[in-house]
Amino acid sequence: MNERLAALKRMGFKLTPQRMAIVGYLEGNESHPAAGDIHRALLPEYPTLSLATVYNTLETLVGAGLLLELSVARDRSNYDPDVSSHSHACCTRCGRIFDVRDSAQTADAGIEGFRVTDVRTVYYGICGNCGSGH
Amino acid sequence: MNERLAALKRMGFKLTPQRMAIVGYLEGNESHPAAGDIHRALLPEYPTLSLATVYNTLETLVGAGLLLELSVARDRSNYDPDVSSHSHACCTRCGRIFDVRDSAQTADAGIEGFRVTDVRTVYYGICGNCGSGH
DNA sequence: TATTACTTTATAATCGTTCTAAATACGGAA
DNA sequence: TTCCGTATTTAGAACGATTATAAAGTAATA
Repeated sequence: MNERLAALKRMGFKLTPQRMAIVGYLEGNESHPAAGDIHRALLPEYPTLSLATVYNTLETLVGAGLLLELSVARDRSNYDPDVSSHSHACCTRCGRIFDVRDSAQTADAGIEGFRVTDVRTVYYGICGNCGSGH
Repeated sequence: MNERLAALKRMGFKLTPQRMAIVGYLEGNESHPAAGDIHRALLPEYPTLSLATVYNTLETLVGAGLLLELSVARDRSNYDPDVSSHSHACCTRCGRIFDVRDSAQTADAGIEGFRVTDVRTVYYGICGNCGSGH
């Protein structure tokens, strides 16, 4: 069984078909989908899958530390099944999000009393696809 | 006259009372307000100020390079009149956003063909106020 | 002061996300 | 197996931030 599903089960969550489908869709997915993308992708095979279920499952996975929620786009959350430490690059023209493997970051904001739990860096710019051609 | 207003005028924008009020509110403001905060703050003095005008003005200022739009919170944009290079720390408990003066970042995402225009780093964690006494 | 293009306004529309209450079904126990 | 309790799913409504619309208003120039 999938490692993420095993972890969910271990934590006492029920393995419903919807959860298995969503986890399966995320597994190895490097497209950084938003909730709507996941729902749209699974709807053909699961016609009654509710958007609320997608949101619930994503929240469960994030809470379990099995999924990252990204605040990269202005208007929606994107999700990344790769929970290892890395950054992201976002094309401001097409909106695509790329993984960036960079060196570890300082975990100190230099603010008195502020305890850092997570550091997120985003490189905004124009991707190769959008930039070529002028 | 305020430097930001002068810049707006220089670019051919009209100096309306609404724009002057919004720019005035932002001047030196380190609270990183959202559009609704700005609207709420100015409403007593400008009872007919429309939320749409706030959004329009913020868009104008961002486009003119006189204001930064932050994607720090999950559900809204926050604005920072300090357009110099710096980062932000966000308390995941109270939502407050702090300025972080850190060293310059690499402007290279290491992705073939990706031209970086902006690098944004956010430190998430618990601020001194929320963490004391946990 | 007259003109005109730019702005503002109120309101509706849109979109992502969250909430609700009822129906459903997983998974342990009998 | 079947039963049961409870976690989960569902459809739809509700919500909040943002954007679009179209009419009314006004800054800036001549």
